[in-house]
Amino acid sequence: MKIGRRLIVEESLASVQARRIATEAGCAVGSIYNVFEDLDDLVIALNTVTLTELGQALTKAHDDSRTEPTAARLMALAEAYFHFAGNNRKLWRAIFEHHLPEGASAPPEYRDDQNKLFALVEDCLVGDLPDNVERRSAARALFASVHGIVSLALDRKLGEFEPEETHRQIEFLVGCAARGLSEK
Amino acid sequence: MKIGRRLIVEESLASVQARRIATEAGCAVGSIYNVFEDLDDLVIALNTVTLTELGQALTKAHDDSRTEPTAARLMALAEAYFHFAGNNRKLWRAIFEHHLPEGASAPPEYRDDQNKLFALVEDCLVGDLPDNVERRSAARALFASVHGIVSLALDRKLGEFEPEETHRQIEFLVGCAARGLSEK
DNA sequence: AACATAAATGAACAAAGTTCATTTTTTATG
DNA sequence: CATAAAAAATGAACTTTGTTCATTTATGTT
Repeated sequence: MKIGRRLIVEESLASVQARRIATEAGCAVGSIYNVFEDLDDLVIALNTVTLTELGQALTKAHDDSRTEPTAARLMALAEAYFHFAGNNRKLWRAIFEHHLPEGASAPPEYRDDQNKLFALVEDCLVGDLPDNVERRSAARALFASVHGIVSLALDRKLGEFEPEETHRQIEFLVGCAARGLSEK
Repeated sequence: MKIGRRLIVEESLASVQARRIATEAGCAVGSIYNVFEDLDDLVIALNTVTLTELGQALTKAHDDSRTEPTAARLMALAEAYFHFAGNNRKLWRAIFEHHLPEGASAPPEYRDDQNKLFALVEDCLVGDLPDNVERRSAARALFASVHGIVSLALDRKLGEFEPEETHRQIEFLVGCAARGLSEK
């Protein structure tokens, strides 16, 4: 039984339904429940793959920019995030569209992947924010900010989605932040 | 038939189900479909109320800060947003948890409410960014950034939710942005 | 009162998640 | 290889939820 993300890519998270996944995988509905606790569990497994890929993309941007100044590095990460989201829209959307029921929380593996992303931003800030606590906080703030811009843009909550416009917004934000940072 | 947001407030968007709404409103299931196209339509109606309330809270912050410098005004708006989200968690979450199916788009009334929020931020930037296009873009970027921070924080995607920490992140971001803005 | 129109109703259907007794396949043992 | 035990796969059946619509009830008009 091989579970793929085709249904998310070609349709959306809403298409990840027990019977369709089963057909797709060439097995019976019940088999899914032998492997996964429930559909939430399966969706998390699929999203973990995407999260890992996102991590790889950001890691590349992080590594490739290692000799550049902070502002450029932050911009490289933000751009990489935006491009990944834009090129893998449905997959990326699935990550944030999926909500665990009330009490439940994601497995450690999933959280680790998340924290790796933050760590990349943190690393770019080592020179500017020597204090660990402060750096940790700032990195998360920056990550969340860029995420917010990309997220609302792709959801078309900021108007029609225009990559150029979103790019400008990211540049504006990261630019301001970098400038604000250097004169702290 | 009176549809309220009690189910969202006390439980979550997931509890907005045809039969429960009907019981709540003291009517038959079918009656809901005489008033609303479908449940999406009903959810949008409920979210519009919340969006209006959010608009009122931000408008107050905007008006109360009218004599202050840009940085303080942006901070006042961001704080108001954070407080509203924190004090109306389920209602606020419902706004962003709800996704229309593929092609569908929200009614004009809903979009107007959204645009009113952006307009408040834009207004704070009139002095610093005289260019209309640039100002429009920057306002949306800032709004989305603060939204991103609040959103991931309340979703506990940045670690455990600690209001103090989120507050610091907002201060960091808006502080950087304001500083970066003034020396443009 | 008689009729027409509008509103409300809830049984019935469809779609989707989940369960689990049964069947099939695999592995282990003599 | 035969046989039994264990593991994996199966899909019919059940549950829950959105939605429809023929029927009933309420309201307004002449």
